Amino acid sequence: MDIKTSYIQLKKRILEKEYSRMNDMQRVAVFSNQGPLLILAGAGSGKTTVIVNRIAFLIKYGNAYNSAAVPPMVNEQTIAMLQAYLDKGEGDPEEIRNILAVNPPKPWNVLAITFTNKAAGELKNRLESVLGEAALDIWAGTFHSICVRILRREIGALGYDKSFTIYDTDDSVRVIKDCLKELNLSDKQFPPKQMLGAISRLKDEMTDPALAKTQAGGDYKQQKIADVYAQYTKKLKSANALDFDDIICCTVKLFEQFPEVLKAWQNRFAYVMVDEYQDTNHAQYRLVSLISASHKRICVVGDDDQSIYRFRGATIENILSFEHQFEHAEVIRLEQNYRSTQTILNAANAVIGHNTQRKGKELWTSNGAGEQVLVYRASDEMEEAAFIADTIEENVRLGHQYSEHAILYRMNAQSAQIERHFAKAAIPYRIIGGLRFYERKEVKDIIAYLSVINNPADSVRLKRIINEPKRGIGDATVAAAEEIAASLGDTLFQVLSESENYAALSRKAQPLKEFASLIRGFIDTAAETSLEVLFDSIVEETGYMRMLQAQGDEGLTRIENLNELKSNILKYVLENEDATLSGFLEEVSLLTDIDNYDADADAAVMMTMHSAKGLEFPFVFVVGMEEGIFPGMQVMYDPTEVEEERRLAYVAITRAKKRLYITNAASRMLFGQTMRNRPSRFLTEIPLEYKEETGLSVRASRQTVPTYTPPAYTPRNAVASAVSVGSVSKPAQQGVAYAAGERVNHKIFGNGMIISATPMGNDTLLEIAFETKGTKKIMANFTKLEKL
DNA sequence: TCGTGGCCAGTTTTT
DNA sequence: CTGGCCACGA
Repeated sequence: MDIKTSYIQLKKRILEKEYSRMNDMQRVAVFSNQGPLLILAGAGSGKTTVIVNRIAFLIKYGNAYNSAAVPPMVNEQTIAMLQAYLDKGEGDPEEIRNILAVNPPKPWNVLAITFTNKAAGELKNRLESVLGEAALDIWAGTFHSICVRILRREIGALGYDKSFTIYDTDDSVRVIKDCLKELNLSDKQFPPKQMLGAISRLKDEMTDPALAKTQAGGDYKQQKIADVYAQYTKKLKSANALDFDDIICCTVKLFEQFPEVLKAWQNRFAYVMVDEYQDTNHAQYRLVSLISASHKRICVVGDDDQSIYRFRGATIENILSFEHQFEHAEVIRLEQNYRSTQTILNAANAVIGHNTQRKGKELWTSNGAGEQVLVYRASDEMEEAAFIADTIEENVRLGHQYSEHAILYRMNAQSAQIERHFAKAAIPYRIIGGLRFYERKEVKDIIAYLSVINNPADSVRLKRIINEPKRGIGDATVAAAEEIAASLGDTLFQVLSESENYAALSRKAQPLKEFASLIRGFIDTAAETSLEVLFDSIVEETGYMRMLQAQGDEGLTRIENLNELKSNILKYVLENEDATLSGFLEEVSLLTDIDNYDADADAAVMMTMHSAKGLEFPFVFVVGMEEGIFPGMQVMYDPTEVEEERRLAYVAITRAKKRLYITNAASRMLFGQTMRNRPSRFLTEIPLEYKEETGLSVRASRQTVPTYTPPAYTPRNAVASAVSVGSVSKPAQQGVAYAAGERVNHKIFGNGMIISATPMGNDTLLEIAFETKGTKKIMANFTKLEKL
């Protein structure tokens, strides 16, 4: 064999050995980096590992694996050295790397795009642990953070100032409301949120207001949308602000209108990687294809079966037609699953198999079959909640943690009953989602103060706080001041400062001037002191803190939130040597979920199926599996939408590692109305052999399907019992009286003393101080308590 | 200008 | 059954 052939063979074997922990498909994905590549990564297939290793390999070895190039200095000695390295691990890895590497790019030539800050953070961490310092130079971030970084340098070309502000959805809605008023449109006929959605869609298609007007033709509504769009754009531009869509669209515009700018960034980002590609929208596709147009070294990772964000503009077509859009694209499927049991995967495969719009994938695992999917049909939502609570307690009794359990539902409103039941049964739980930290009113208010201090021209934020806390400045006054500002071409803040000069404002000149000088005082404070001192003087001097203190209980949680905000400011100051107000605001504007959830706390987790994407739990409850709930009423007859819902079901099912529980209720009270729902079609799509059905007889509601009913429950199934089947194992001690001071034993929490006993209806609310588990509130009839 | 009672609507979420 | 918004009265 000649030297060249042995070199190439040895090289491949060395690299294969270095990446031997990965499976064959994963390794192909890691080694391929010179052309368009689509990695279809099934749920739990080690996607992040592949991304991290692919980037690490790229930076270390370039195109070493697939290149046929042989360095000229390779001789018999080199071969011997490589052989020794392969067989015995002898030699310096760095030296070997230098020989094998083929055109490795610099870290700053690599761009890695994700969707969430969390994913970006995780990616950066893992890259750093593999590559060390070099990882810090890789541009890894969300679409938005990457585009902002580009725009901060280049946006001058589009006529914006580099110090632009970023408006979040709430700010945008306020602007829309203003536009509607100015255009004399009723917000009943044109709901601001819908308007914003329509504008968002137009931006996504890169349609500017003028084009939107033309396209509207004779359609009245579209005409008006185009008008609002034009007004909205004007307002944002004059405030030097970008909304979330603009961040992407302006970058695309920049690249399309200024080829030399595009060229510079194409050179810089010679390698592009996009995670969660199934969630991209059209504008994001344009962005990605522009950046990689010159070199075509683009790798996208995603799972068409997990595309669940159509409603916010994601288009599954991007991933489905990747091979058409990027010629000669390579496609790799990762189908080996490292998370779930084969039974769970069989159920998932069966359900998603009913979709037509998909690439096709079959997940498999070497984890073993595991237990059947447990399907429980309750008579109503209370019984459903009871089943979940009882099952969790049973699992905990068997030695599992509460935190190993997740409850997934279609909509947040479904959590209420379960929550109530958990509270009664003293099951520690945690709800993910709902209102996020930076969306809370008090936090947004203080952020608005900071924004105005940073940029007094930010009229949207100024209007938010001009009368918060109340200082006698009402809508009428603000409207008058705005009108003056518009006619003079001044900012609202300027007008406020000189309010005594304007007749229309004379009656309110006093409070207006006071407000203006309050802000000016803060601007001085900001220049002289640190951020946290500024924060303190804002909450004190505005009277915001006093306002909250006067609110009682509700104010208390708000004060806590402000304290949390302060600690975030402190954290920012500690982490950044050159901490500035504008720097902090920039970070905040693109950051939403501060806390998410810490897996440390031992509590069951409740969240929507959407929020669960990317997470995994040993025990998963998918609840409310009913026609009308999931799939929802509005989409039941729309095949495209049903496919989206089915993908959501697929996401939910594949979260489970050990055991999957699916529940539904024969009758359910939602929004004050009782409805009777048939079991979800997604449930019937799971073949009988993978599931075990318990609870209310399915026969009663669906005569066509013969069902297996576990013998133990048979008598109960004959009647629609109101008693929870699950709680049969747990006889309630009805009628036992408890008094403060008594000592009791709880199966899970151990020994404790009753602090208080409050009668509530037929039951008693007990507050018990446990020796090891702290103080808990428990309903007496819901728990097994033993008097000591 | 501010507080309150009635009325209506009511998926999913990141940036 | 909620909560958010609007109109009305003080």
